[in-house]
Order: sequence, then C-alpha cells, then structure tokens
Amino acid sequence: MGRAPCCDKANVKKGPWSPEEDAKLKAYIDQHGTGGNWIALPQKVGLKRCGKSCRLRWLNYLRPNIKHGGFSEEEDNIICSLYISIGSRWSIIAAQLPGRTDNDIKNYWNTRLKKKLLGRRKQSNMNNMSSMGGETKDANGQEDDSYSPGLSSSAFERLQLHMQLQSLQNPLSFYNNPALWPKLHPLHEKMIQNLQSLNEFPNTPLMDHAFPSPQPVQGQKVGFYESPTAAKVNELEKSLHGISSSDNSVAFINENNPMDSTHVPKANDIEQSNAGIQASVFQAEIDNFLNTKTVDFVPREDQMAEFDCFKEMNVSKDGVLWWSMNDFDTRSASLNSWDSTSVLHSQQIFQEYELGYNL
DNA sequence: AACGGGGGCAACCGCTCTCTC
DNA sequence: CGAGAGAGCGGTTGCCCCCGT
Repeated sequence: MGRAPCCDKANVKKGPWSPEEDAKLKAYIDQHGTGGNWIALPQKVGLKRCGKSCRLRWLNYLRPNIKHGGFSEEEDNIICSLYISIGSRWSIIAAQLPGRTDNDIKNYWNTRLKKKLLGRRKQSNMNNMSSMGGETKDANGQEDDSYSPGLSSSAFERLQLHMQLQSLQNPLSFYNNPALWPKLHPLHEKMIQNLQSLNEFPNTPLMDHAFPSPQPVQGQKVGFYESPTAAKVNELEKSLHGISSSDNSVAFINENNPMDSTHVPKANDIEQSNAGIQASVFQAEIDNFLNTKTVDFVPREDQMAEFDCFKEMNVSKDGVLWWSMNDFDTRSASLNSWDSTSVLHSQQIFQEYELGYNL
C-alpha cells in the first residue's frame, strides 16, 4: 500500500501568489516549520495550494536570506565555471551561492548570462567563419546557409565552446582534436589500443588524469552525477569487470549541501570499479564516436541536434564524465570536496577559456 | 497615446529517485 | 518486494513590464 492521496488537484489555486498567501505560509513555517511534509502543509496553513507549489514558493521566495537579482561579477564567474563543469545542475550551482536559488540562477543564466557570453563571442566566431571561407558546407558538400547569424550560429558557437572546454579538460576526448575527426578508423584503432593498454596498465598517469578516481572522505556523504551513457557504461562495466557502477556516475562531495549527496558508495566499490569505469567510459567514448557521422564532419544544424553537447551546452550530459577531469581529481576529492576550491579551479579554466576566445 | 515585440521572472509541468507502507 | 506517494530537479510556459515605433 502507498501513502495517502496527494492534494486535491481540482481544488487547488494556481498562478501568482498573493501577499496574503505569502504571509500565511511564512507565518506558519516560521512558527511550526515545514513538518517534513509539504503535501500536508497547505491544509494546515489554510491555503488552497498544492504542496509542491508551497514548497517552491518557500524555497524560491519566502525563505530567509534569499537574494534576488544583483548578481555580482564573482557570482557570474562561479555560475559560468560551474555550468561549464557540470552543466545545468542548477541546484548544485545554487548550493555554491548562498542566498541564491536554483530557479533564480537558471533564469539568470537563460535570460542574461548565456546571452552575455555567447554574444561576446559572436564576433570572434564570425571572424573565424570568414577566415574559413565564410561559408559552410554540409556533409554532402553542399552549401549550407544555416550558419548565417542566428540560432544555428549560436549552436555552432556552443559547439566550439564545448570543444574548446573539452580540450582544456580532457586532451584524450575524441572531439578535442578536429584533425582526428575524418580519420575514423585509425583513431578507432588507437582508442582500442589505448583501451587495451588501459586494461594492461589501468593506472597510468595519463589515464589517471583523464579519468580521475574520486575517493570518498570518511564521514562525508558522497553523491553522484549521472552520466548519459549510463546504461551503456554500466553494461560495459559489468561485462568487463563484473562490477556495476550502479549510478553510472562520478562521485562528488558537497559539504555545503548534504541534501545533494544522496548516495554513499562503499570505498571498496569505487576502488574496484575505478579501472572498470575508466575502461568502459573509454569504450563508451569509442561507441559515441562510431555512432557519430564523422567523415568530412561539418555538422549541419540537424546533426547538431543529435549531439548532446549542443543541447544548451549541457556538458554534463555528454556521457564522458569529462566535467570531473580537472575539477574533481583525487586530491581535491579527498582534501577539498566540492567546495570553493574546485570552483576556483573551474574559474581558472573559465579564465583560460575566456582568453582563448577573447571574451 | 497606442500598440507590438521582446525580455525577465515566477510558477507550473513532468520526470526521476527515494521513501514509506 | 512491489506499489504508490513524496521530494527534488530541470525544462518550459505564461504573464507582466518595458521599450521602441
């Protein structure tokens, strides 16, 4: 049997909150707390609202010490660098910015920061395009005017941004080196060779750099980021080592917000599965590469749509776990956790990126 | 002054994971 | 152990305001 039914959705109010409703909710929570049950809360407060709506209103607006607007340059940098590192994990990003909510940051990014970044890069990319001949061709060699300024050029910019960032963080990643793209089979062979050598020497420094193995700190919870190649990695890992990285993820530790840390892996599991993860991630990368149209690869807009990395630069969804390459090496995992140090590290990456693109 | 378009933001929706029964 | 509710999250929507014409 499950729990009692949720709120009566036919009888709940929607839309903007009135000051009276705000006052009621705030007064009640100030006095009684949330009681750990948002669904039951509206009834107790006397509001005709869904529990989820109350929760959202409290967290995003009524909660004490909430800051709205007026993002500082430092906050901009943190948001950018974290977005670059982990993608649109707004709750995690918000955890690094006291007083900021995920919704606020998300809105800020979508409405301003993204435009600011991409807008400033537009000119330099236009210059690049013109230096490349000014025109693009699709995979069939036909001229493609979809790169005219607008959405597609923005998508192309994001591809460049993504690739540039990947090259900063993971020199092994296949799309880090455009020169390799047409050479599908040799690279594939090379990757297989690397994979084989990885199995032979699973802890070479090179691979350690590319696929660091975060270690949990005793007494601290460790959470996971999902990988889009989740099923694939897990499957590969099972077949390679008989171990399941059940979360298909990379561990991180969030001291500031333990609520984000939902999974406590056994240190042993991580250690044992580390080599397996490395190998299978590498295998997943090969698969990814093989599944991508790469001969004379000049992505059209529809091809871009197939690339996860074009989806709003959501780099964490690329499945290669690349965000962790620098931000979360073993040392920072054990000493610094997912704290301001790693943020600063990300900021450094971001600054390098800025330099590279004349931001 | 009126109108239309665009931007910003609050709130909703839908999904996934966790928890409880 | 399975079903279903709760919690949390990211994406999307819709309203409101501002600005340009």
